[in-house]
Amino acid sequence: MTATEPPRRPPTAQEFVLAELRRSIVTGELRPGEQIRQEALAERLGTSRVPLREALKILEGEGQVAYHPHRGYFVAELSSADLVEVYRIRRLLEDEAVAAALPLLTDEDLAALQDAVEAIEQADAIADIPAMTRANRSFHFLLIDSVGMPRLTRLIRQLWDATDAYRSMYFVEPENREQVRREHREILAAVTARDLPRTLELLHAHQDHAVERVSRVLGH
Amino acid sequence: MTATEPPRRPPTAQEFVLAELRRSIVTGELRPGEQIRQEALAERLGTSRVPLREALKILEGEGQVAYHPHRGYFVAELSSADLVEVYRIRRLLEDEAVAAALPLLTDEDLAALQDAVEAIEQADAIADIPAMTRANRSFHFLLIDSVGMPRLTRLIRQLWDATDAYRSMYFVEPENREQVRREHREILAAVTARDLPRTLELLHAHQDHAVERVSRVLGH
DNA sequence: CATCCGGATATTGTATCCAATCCATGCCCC
DNA sequence: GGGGCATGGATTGGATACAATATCCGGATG
Repeated sequence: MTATEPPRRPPTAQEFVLAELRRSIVTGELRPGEQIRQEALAERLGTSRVPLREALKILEGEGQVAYHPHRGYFVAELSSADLVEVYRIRRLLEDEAVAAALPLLTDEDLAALQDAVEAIEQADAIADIPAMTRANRSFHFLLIDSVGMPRLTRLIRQLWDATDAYRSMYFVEPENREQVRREHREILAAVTARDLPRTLELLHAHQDHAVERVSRVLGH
Repeated sequence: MTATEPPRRPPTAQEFVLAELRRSIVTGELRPGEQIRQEALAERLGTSRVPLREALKILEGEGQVAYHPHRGYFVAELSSADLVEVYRIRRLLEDEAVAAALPLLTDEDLAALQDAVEAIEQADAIADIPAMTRANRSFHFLLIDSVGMPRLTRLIRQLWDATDAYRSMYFVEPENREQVRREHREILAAVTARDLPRTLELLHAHQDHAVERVSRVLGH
């Protein structure tokens, strides 16, 4: 779980809108570079523009959307250079997080990781891209959540969000899913053995492959 | 300068409000933990609540304020553990940025750093805390801006923002200002010599001292 | 033929009003 | 006297109406 306490309260309109926006961006329903038409989108979501705008402001603060005053909000777009930068920063932060987390993982954590790997394989089997994206995230965040550094986790999450749309794109191809699936099994083995150097080595290869694949997507 | 192009257009109300909020948080005018009363604050700023709320949403996305639905916004508060975490992440990111930037610094950059150091000393001389805070930031960001990694710079800026209020507090004491002033001179010398190990060593010491001082402030 | 200048139109930005929720106070009941 | 509950006031959340700004297009002008 990602440090969100379960709100027993009915969600506010703006919470709903924010979740919906995130989903739309991740799935590529709202495409990178696309302008967000407030009135049309608000109507489609069944609210007024006010909650929509406030949700957009959060995403602006997180860098998920670009804002041009008096012109509007645009889904953030990644250049190749941006992509390389995102992964470079991710490596810095995730290495630290994993190194700190590895000795702290409990048996329950390992079991949860095992479950996540199986979820990935199931999603792969039925070619359910969104489920695959979710399970993939879930695996990697389980790995680092236990370190108890909420800000670090938050930053890493922001970086993931920035590339999720592209990740969804390459999950479409079965051979990419197959590779991701295999790599997670290997990472899990290294983690279970508490072998930090090996874990990092595998994670780095995992990331490098992701950069390659996304680069291909970016180059059409 | 932190990559903000000069907007030739009259600022919108919400841009003004956002800048004002940031300033108030940095200077401690709005104190950590304090609830932000929207109506009163909006009136004081001469706008309606709408631009204020949108500005608050950005700060929420950046983690500068905490939001509790139906209860309000509160200026973010740092525990000792948070403080240590922030500096730990900063070190990761800034080391990378400085290492990448050091070989790229131009003579103009070095001159600008020189100017920043002098601005720090002037601010110290007349005990102008906000100016000192600004000059301090300016020095450190000049050091990393030239690396041309906008996302990295952005993340580092967020981390700085999180602790600016506390930094302002310890700048009140002359001996702290004196130490900061001296350390910047030393860092500048190492940077000018393009001596990366020495630069990092000095920066680490600089950060460690900051953690110590802020910890004292936190412990009242 | 290219360029510059309005003005119409679409879209965003802000103010105001009302509804929903929370919190404190005081009452009643146990 | 203490704890639960209703009620009033304060505060936030959301909808609507209006103002400000940008964009697009047609026409005048060099």
